[in-house]
Amino acid sequence: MVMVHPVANAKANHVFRALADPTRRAIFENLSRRGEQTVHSLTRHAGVSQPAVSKHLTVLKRARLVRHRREGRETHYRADADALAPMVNWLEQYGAFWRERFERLEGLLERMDG
Amino acid sequence: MVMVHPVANAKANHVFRALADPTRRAIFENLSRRGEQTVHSLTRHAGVSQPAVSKHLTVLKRARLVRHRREGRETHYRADADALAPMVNWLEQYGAFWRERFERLEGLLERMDG
DNA sequence: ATGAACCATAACCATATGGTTATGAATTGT
DNA sequence: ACAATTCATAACCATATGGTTATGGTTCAT
Repeated sequence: MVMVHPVANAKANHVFRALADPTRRAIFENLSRRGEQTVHSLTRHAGVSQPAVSKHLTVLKRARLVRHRREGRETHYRADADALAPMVNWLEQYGAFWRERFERLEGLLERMDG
Repeated sequence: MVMVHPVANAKANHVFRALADPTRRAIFENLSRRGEQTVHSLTRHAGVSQPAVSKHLTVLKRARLVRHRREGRETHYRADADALAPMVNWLEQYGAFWRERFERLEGLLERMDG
């Protein structure tokens, strides 16, 4: 059990900020549900212009929430759920009710596989 | 297992927005760790002015992340971790890696007390 | 070769955001 | 009664944010 000092955690900050915007969250949700997509495809469902989508993707990229892959003239983006870890860790620390539930299960697992 | 349409979830929106700011997150962390506190007490650890703290508390209040109780001239605030549920639910849906971990533990619990 | 498609960036704009100081209302202490 | 404490709100300000249109560089199709 690692104890994290409440001092500004840069990684967590990026993730929290990135997911604060509903349009950005929708883009991430889209990538999570329907898998890898081009900017063009994302734009069609985003409700905002292509440059806006590109900028949102840049923010998600800085938070490591998405990765990209160039293929010819199109860029394919995919969600990287592992980058949610800082947010999950934060909830583990400060979400008391939820933490209890989690730790109860955690302890149970440990007792199981010895 | 409830399926939530990705349409703007107002509750989740408030929670995500409220926790996006590091100062606000620090205030919530403070309340979670040290329990109920007055605005004055919170201000001493916040690094910003008292009015700034009050405004942050208003935002947290709208997200239901804190509750308050007037007692004479001071207002006592406390964290309400249950309000984190929308964020946890969102992670359950879109945090693939984490979801697996969670469901594995969830299933284990069911088999135990089943 | 030329035009269309795809994407990122630049330039710009309106509004939101997070901070400040000033102030006032209510409560407490002297 | 009067001064001090606590808190919220008002007024204000600088900057961040999220959107737009314009543009240019690649890549693909014809």
